[in-house]
Amino acid sequence: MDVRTLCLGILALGDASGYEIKKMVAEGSFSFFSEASYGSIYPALTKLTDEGFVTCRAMSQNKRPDKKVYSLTEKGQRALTDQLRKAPGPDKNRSEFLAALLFAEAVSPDRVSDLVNERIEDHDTRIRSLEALLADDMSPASRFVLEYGVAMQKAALSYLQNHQDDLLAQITNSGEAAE
Amino acid sequence: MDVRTLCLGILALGDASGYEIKKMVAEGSFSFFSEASYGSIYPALTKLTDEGFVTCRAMSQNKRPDKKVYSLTEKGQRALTDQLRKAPGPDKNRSEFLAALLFAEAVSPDRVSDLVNERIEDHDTRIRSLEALLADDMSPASRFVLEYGVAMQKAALSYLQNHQDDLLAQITNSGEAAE
DNA sequence: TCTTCCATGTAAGAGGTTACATGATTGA
DNA sequence: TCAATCATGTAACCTCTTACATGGAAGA
Repeated sequence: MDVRTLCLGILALGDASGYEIKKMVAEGSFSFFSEASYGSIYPALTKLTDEGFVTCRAMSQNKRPDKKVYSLTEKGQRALTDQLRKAPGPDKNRSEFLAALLFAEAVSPDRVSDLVNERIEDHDTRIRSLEALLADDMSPASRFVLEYGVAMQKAALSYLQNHQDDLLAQITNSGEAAE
Repeated sequence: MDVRTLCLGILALGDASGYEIKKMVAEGSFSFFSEASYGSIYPALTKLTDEGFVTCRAMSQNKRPDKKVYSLTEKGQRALTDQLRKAPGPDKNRSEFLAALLFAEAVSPDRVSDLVNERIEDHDTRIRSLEALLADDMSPASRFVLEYGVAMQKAALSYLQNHQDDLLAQITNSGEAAE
């Protein structure tokens, strides 16, 4: 999903500024399945405005810099609906951790144990921060997505906890057997 | 993880040609946590050769085009080990499905049910294809990673199965309440 | 006083993908 | 006969990130 569509979709949930969109993808329910930087969001919003998919109004604020609040137009809604009619592309799960595990086995097997332990810590932290985002006033889909995220983190955590001893024992064995 | 490091790591598991590397990331155990196209793999291998991280020998084959088989050099191994010493970056889970769910709620709630059902089918298919890759002669880490993938797919599947009714009921309700 | 938050934007560059070009062989 | 598999490579293009520029207000 490109940044254009991401902006369109977020604006379908409510008006927002570029800064707010960035915060949503960096910290909100969006954070664990999407990403975008200012350097892509601001230009995307400008272009979407030029093309008539969104409108922009300036809001001067008390003791704060001015904001540009964007709203979806009807044309923008149609474009988004068209996008959603298509089947979503497959998930892209890029994991340096899993790659590192595979490679470490070949080149520095001692590292494997550390990698797994650090990863278990990570999951603990992430589960807590996702659960902290759960609020009473969320939309059903937001809650569903967040809880999906929590479920995934917990599944990964428990897989690692239940299989790490096995993995380490096997790596140690095959290491010794090869000598 | 950039394509350079990916190539270095795969070559640490054994010699391979560019074509074989591509197949591994597209179909093998790597497929669900990494990706790369020929257009990035071939130039990366050329550059790695120029820089002395890998060596290349041409292999003529019977009734098949020639192959260029790459091997990791000592320098390449050191570079890879250095990379692995660093903590792996966080996973990047980009999901058009989850985004579509959130956006569909706002703009075309009828689509939500279809999205979830199609997704459940997808998981079924993917679980079977991952399990088909499990073989007896895999290295411990390869097996661990593949089974991790299966565990994740199963967790996602069962989350969707257990919560879809809930989600649909809530969306229908809030839709009616708003009218 | 220093850092963080608010807020918007640009330019350069990194890092990829897609489409093309080529061509023999094998299986349906 | 037609598609798929094996096999390597290039060039154009696209998208996004990083780093920079600016500056006031609030909190520690």
